[in-house]
Amino acid sequence: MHDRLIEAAHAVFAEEGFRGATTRKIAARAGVNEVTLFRHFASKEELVAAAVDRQVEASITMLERSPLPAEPVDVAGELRRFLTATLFGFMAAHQAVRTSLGEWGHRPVLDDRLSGTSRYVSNEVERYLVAAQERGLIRTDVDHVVAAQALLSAIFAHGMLHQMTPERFPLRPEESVAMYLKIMIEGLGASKREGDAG
Amino acid sequence: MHDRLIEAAHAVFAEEGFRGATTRKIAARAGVNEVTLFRHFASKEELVAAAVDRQVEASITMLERSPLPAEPVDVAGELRRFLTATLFGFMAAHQAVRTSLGEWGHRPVLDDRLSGTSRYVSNEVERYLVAAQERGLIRTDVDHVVAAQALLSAIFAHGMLHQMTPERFPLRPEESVAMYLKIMIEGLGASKREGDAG
DNA sequence: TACCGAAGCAAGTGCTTGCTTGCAATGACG
DNA sequence: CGTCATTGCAAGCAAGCACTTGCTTCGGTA
Repeated sequence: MHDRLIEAAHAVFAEEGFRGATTRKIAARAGVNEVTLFRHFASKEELVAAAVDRQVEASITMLERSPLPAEPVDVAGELRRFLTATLFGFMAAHQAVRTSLGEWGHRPVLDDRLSGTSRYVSNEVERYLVAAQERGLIRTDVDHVVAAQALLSAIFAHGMLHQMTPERFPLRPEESVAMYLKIMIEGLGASKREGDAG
Repeated sequence: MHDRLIEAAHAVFAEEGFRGATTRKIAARAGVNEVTLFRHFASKEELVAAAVDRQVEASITMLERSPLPAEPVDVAGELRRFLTATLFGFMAAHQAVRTSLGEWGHRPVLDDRLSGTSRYVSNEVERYLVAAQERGLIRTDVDHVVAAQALLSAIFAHGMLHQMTPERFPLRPEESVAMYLKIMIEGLGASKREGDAG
């Protein structure tokens, strides 16, 4: 029951936001009487907070299964695997992510929880880029925070927008990640590069 | 009065979303009696739609002042100017953008209007990149839609997130744009590149 | 002065919201 | 069999919501 309510709360919150996630809708989705909801959670806010917590934990657990290595070796390959997993996570939760962004700042209790996944991902990528710079695998005259931001922006935007404007995302997710990485590792410039056709 | 209401509606909608933007709040923000609101607009939805329209028109007008040229010459410089203007626009409207994303799909009447600005920006960059490819200024083995997406993702994410997690955005906006462009035009890779220190 | 459109004000309608209360039904466990 | 915790159900409460109605007030124009 507890779990059914949390899952229902997460689903409805993702679709409709905090205000739109009425206790009646959540109870109905859980197949439970509305009163039962209040017997398990003191308030709607407490229930939604629990739902967000559960979701963040789940997605971080998921990401930890394809982690970035402590010592970078194959930068392109390792980033590709990690960012692909991240993208799939984002795409699965795109509605929840968009809703959360729209609600960020409204309910301070939720703000910290909501940013949990993105904090984890950013930290991982930043740490990895620093290690790659120390090993001389990537250029050192670009701040690692900015570089991480550039990489993750593409994943983030793709995950959030692919359903809203599919025509802007012609490739499959894995292909997209590969292309974003190609752009950001090799660069878009055509001039003075070996192995170019043009 | 009409204008005051539209401005108030936009402000409240950006802060609180459609559900949160109550007619009482909008009227109060406009310094007007609630009844007056309904004398000017048949419904709350009509008012918010008008407010969104006005906002989209304004931001496109703004962007048209620093357009991407029809014929690319200095790709880095021209993109930098355009994307900087775009970023400032995004940053100014970051709350409205986040709210709109969260609400996208809820009120079909608003969906098309809401995506107006991003549609304009994407089209511009895609057109420009095609022209740059035709002129041999950038590599041709990367799809222009994907490349445009990569470039705009950084701007988009920066504009949306800079206030939520400022520690991830250590540079000033213009500097950030320059760095994102440096990464995406030159690449992050350290190997086999002339002019590198490392 | 007479008039008219735009605005304010007070009140209210019907609906939804989060949350509560009281009581009956169920089922597991001693 | 008795007990006790869990759930359902019916009803309701106070507050907030979009929107309406009826009437007054006021400034500009004829």
